Amino acid sequence: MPSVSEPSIESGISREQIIWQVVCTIPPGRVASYGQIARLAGFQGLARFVGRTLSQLPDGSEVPWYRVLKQDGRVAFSPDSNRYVQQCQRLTEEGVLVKNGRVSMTQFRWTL
DNA sequence: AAGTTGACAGTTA
DNA sequence: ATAACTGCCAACT
Repeated sequence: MPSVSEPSIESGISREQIIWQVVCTIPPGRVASYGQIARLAGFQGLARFVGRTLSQLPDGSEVPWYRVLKQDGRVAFSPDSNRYVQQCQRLTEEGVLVKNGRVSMTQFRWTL
């Protein structure tokens, strides 16, 4: 589903880009939650907006969207979906332990 | 203009 | 640790 909102007039940079930028700073082998990204991007409380924004990413994007999970460490997709499988796989490739679509946040959560 | 949706989160049990 | 419930807010109908 397409459509990306207009760039903000002041900055010239869309909120989407800011979020993507933050996501790109997540180190390999670590994960973050939607809410965490929202905070770091300066949009505290807009976790859902982050999710919606990541959904706008084109396939094959460089943005490591797969390092973003729910606060409880679960993958946000339905277990039967294609994206779910892909996310688990890419995380595993990076050395993040994914057990039943779930990651131990206490172990892999990215902290500044 | 008003109601619905969603790649969420905090609190409570 | 899991689950149910409630609050959230921009984007989309």
